[in-house]
Amino acid sequence: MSRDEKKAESRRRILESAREVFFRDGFMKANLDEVAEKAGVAKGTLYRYFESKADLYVAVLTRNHEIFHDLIKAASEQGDNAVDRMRSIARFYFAHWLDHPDYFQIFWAVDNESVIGELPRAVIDQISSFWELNLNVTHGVLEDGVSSGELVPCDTWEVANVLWEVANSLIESDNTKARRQIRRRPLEPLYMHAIETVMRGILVEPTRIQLSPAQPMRETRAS
Amino acid sequence: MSRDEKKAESRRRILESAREVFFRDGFMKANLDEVAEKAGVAKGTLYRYFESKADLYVAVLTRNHEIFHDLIKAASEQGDNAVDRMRSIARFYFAHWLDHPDYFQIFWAVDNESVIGELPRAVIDQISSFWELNLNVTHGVLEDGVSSGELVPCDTWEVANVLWEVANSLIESDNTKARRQIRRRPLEPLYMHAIETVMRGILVEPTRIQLSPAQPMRETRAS
Amino acid sequence: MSRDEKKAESRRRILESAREVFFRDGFMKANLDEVAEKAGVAKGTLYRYFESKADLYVAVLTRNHEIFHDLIKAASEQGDNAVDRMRSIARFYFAHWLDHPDYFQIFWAVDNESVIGELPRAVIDQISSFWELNLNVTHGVLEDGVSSGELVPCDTWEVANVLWEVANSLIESDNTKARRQIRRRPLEPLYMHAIETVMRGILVEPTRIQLSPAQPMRETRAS
Amino acid sequence: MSRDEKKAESRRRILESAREVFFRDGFMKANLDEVAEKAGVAKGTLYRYFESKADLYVAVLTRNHEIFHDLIKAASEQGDNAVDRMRSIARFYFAHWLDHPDYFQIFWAVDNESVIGELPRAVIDQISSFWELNLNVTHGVLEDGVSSGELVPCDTWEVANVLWEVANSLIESDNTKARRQIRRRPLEPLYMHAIETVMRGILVEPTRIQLSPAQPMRETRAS
DNA sequence: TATGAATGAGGATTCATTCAT
DNA sequence: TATGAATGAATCCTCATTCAT
Repeated sequence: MSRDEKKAESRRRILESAREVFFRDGFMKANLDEVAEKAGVAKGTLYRYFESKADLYVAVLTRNHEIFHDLIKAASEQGDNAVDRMRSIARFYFAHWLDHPDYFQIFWAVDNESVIGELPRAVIDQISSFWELNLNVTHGVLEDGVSSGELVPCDTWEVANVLWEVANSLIESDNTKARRQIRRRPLEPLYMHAIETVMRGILVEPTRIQLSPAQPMRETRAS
Repeated sequence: MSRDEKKAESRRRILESAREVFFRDGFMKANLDEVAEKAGVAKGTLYRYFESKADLYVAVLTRNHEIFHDLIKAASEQGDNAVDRMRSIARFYFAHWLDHPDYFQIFWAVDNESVIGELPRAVIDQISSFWELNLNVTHGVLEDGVSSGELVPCDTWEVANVLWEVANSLIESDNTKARRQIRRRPLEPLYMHAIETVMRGILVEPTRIQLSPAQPMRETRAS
Repeated sequence: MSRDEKKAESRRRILESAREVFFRDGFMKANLDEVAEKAGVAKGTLYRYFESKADLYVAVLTRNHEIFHDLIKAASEQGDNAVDRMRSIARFYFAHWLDHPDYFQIFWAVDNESVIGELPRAVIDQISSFWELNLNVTHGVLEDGVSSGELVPCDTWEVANVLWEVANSLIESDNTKARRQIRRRPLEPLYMHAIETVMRGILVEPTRIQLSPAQPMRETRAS
Repeated sequence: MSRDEKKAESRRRILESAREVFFRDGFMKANLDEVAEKAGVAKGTLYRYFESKADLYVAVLTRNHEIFHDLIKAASEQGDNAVDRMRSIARFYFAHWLDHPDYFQIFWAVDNESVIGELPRAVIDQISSFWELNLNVTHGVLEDGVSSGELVPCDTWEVANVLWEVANSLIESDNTKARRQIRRRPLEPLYMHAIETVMRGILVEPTRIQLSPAQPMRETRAS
């Protein structure tokens, strides 16, 4: 392996273990000793690749956002009408969460962590620009739907926001309850029906979407 | 002032300053030195009232939850039909947030903080029971609406969940953006329209609710 | 109950609970909150009776020493010759330990605790004077034995010291092992034979004392 | 100096200063700030070498026990008969105490300190195993003496215990008195005669050992 | 470039003692 | 006289960051 390859490999392994640890413990509680150990490098080496704990955190976040964006973009193009394209986005998003729950964990964490105040302005802007990119995708789908007469004229930015917030907060909430071992409703139907409900609210012909009937409270317990 | 009054006063002031500090810094970063100083008591005094940092945190959370619940309950009874009662809840909730934004901050914080893992089981159960109480109120309104034929038959627990998640996540998200000084859309219309959109999605006669037309992007900057 | 009686009662109860706590935890670790609680008085009340933690500790020690001395003195007078009188002392001492192990604990503790450096000179002198009083009793018995020709001429002060040290260290050592749950030999025969062995060493006619033969190692486990 | 040498040097210096401080103040009162300062390292450095205050304490104890055992073992092999070999052990033990009084201090301290309850079981077992090793040496000498007909048949384990306790408690007691500046008898003759007295008590021909006559009370004052 | 030993500021918690009621 | 709330110094331990090797 060449020197450059070795360096890239080290960087990759550091990011990988940082993701694990930040995911599990959050920014404040995460311990760089453990990150270094998991990555198989010395603690000092971390500082050759990242300027500080915050910098490393941001790098992890950035990588996640990039992965997300590409995925969402692709999903948004599958389907012949707004409702189907939105379902596609929702399904991909959900599937990705199932595969990589920790990506999401960190993804949200940044909103709540108290580090924020200490991150450089540029970093914050970068993070929020990622959010906006994703929002743009959803917005585009809605806008197309309104243009084609499938959706009622409405504030598509607002609805895009609502859809994002619903999706994220349902998953996040389920996540939290699982971690805390609190009883909770099965996530997948809850999540998909939430999207359907909102979409039904802006359809010109709401009857196109049949909402599911009341279900008995099938609870789920954390594994 | 009698001794007992002084004691109650001390406790109140400690809770008050703890709320401020936990709100601003989160559990991990919050510094008990500062809490004591703001409360005008000695550091050791904190430990006469609360067994530990975590215990103090829980006390703050509990107080907030109690306040919330009473408010929501009252609001849910104002209005003649499900849509109006839901609007009432939403409005009260929003108004309360305007008055006491820090209450909400902490309210949500518990979902993300890494303390959770270290809190005793009983405390976690207590906190989630508060959430369930609030959810029950919303669920009751929806159930009434379905019974009266105003709403389509649907899984009212799911919809109640969705409404809660939407409301909370919009406010929380706005909050976060404000703190980070990220440009954002005006919260109030976004928030109310989100509720309307979801309600419209389960109305037997969707046309009863007119969604707002597209708005130019009036941005807001954090004060 | 008169006011004076009440005061005496309080003092007694404080000393009692202090003894328990100091016994169990040692001076440094002992907690005056617990002492007050066990005594059924307020923490501040302790300071009406004793000037400081150290002062209270000394009061407990003093009371124990007094009790010991009276006992030893009486025991030393039972028996017709030096060997029997010494056996009597040893037996009483041992019996008293069985009844009041915590008295002994504190009794010895003062030799090892790190408080010493902080106790006032007068207090230290007082404590050591108690030891000397006890030593005097033993010495008196030996001196009588030498005078009567029962014991060989020897340095009776030295032998008295040795006897005391043997007795105390065997009991203390057993005590420690019990607390630590370390296997140990049965104390009583070990203790009595030790006294016999030393006495045999200064007898004019050593054959008067038959030493016990080797015993199988009957171990004892802490209860 | 290489990095490894420096590391060893740091460890050595920490142990050294820890010994001093633990000796002087006991476990509870000992202050790690001072240990670090005396060792010329930062406070945090202590924790690179030892996991906790207790761990450091145990390390000091362990090192002392090792040193003792090797010494005692060697001494027990010098001499042609049981009495002489026992004198050899006693003399070496005493000499070592003169050279390294603080080793002994800590050596005994562990029996009285209240830390014990908090030390892990394995550590306690290790510490007591050291005691047993030393006891074995003494026992071996006595057993040889009985076999050769030099000593009367007796419970050699008991006598070994007594000899150890006598030796230790005399030294410890002298130590304590010195620290407290209490007048005391010269230790060396007291100590050696105590051993002689006990040995005389188990000799087949007691007259082989002449006990010293009464001495005027030559007192010693702490330096 | 990588290492890992050293750093030292920072923070939670304890508890003997004081003093206003 | 008794109380018990308040105090705040004391201290163990953590961990992000630095820098000599």
